[in-house]
Amino acid sequence: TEVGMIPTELQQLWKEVTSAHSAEETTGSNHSSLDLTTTCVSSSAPSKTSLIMNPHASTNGQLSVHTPKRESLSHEEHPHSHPLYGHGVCKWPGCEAVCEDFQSFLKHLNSEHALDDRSTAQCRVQMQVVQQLELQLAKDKERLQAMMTHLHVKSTEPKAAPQPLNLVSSVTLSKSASEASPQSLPHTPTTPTAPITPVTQGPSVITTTSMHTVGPIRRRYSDKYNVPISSDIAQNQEFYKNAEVRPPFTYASLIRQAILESPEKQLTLNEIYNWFTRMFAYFRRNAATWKNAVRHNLSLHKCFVRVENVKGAVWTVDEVEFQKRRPQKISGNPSLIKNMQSSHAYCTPLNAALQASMAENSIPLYTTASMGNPTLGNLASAIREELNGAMEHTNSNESDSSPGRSPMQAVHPVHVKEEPLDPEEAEGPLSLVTTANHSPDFDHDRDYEDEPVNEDME
DNA sequence: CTCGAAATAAACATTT
DNA sequence: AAAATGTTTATTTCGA
Repeated sequence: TEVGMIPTELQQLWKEVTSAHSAEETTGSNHSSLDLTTTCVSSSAPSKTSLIMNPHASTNGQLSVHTPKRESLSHEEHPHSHPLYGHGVCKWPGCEAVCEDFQSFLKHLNSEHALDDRSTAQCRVQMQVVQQLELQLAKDKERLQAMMTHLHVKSTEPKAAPQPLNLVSSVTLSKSASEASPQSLPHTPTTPTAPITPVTQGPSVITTTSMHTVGPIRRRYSDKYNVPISSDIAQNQEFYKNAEVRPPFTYASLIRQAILESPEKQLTLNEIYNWFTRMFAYFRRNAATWKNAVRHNLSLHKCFVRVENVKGAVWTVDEVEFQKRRPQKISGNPSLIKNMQSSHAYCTPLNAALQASMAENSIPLYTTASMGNPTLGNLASAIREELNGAMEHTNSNESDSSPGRSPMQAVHPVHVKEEPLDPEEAEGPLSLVTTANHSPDFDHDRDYEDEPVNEDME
């Protein structure tokens, strides 16, 4: 199997990464996505990112923010500032193992995150996470620029720009960024650069979804290109919430999740719609399409039961029925797991598989973020387990079908009260800031109506 | 290549 | 009457 060759492949990746780096530094090239990363990460520093409000320069994310040079050349010189180590814990995505001192951290790093299939996969995932974020950031910056232009703000006004910029970037990247490409740069394997992934030109990966056919396109979770990623559950939530990436779940799974997350385990059609738009940026477009799909799924699958209610009807889930059809189809997600081991997409689907399996098991896919993060540790380990399991018996059909497992209700009384909202408002990027800042106090149901797809050509 | 699952479309029925 | 909800059927795509 190709799994075996991963390590080699990884090294190759490093190679590409490094070379890309040098290339960029010498040519001062632009569209290098790395630029962005670096930039945002360091933007918090007082130094300064002269945000050029140049109408031309914007289109592609290459904000001319340039940090003069990459000083801090490596953690080697600063033994205690390893990018993957901070606040006494391992910053490896999804890890968070506690390491009292740097030594134990190194030990941990070498034992837990050695060059193996899993680490490789996680690494790729991280790369893609960064890419996605970069794209998102680029978009938002453009948007900001347009806003400022519109409001006649002087381009070079360092004041106005930095503010929102930092806000956004810090919020967005806070997690992944710090894990991915910390201040120290070069030869840090983690620093992603050029598209190392299957796809060739950088944005392409993302482009697939955000550029052309925005909104629901005929591609399912198996999609090898716009697969999302992130090895951290909490991170996923934010990720899907803000990136127009199709979630790796079927409509049925999503609907079920929406319903199960509700306090009463039941939702009206409209509430389901709202959940979709609230949780996934991807479903803020082409509403007619996916809503139709939702309705279609509701009445097609026996697992969804309509219950007449005083005021209309609500939908509920028949777990038995749901689990029933799981076996043949995704018992342990054979398909996804398969992917993971077969194609170059390797790690991405893996993550998808992980999530899918978790989702199908009632594990609140997204709770950590909305509720502090008490269970983060557990989840992290859970993830690792899942990962290991998936990797090992890549097919054992032990279908853990333990239906009612982990009640987990109380996630957050999604109290959805039909509140008329302004379609205009609430656009992706903004919600990003919002959701991140104003905690669990959920934004009521935003009604991201499908504004005629335009947003593309960016 | 065939087959089934899932996505997407769309016609049509029913309820609000 | 219009919009929202539900049902169904058909077609397409993709992975097994």
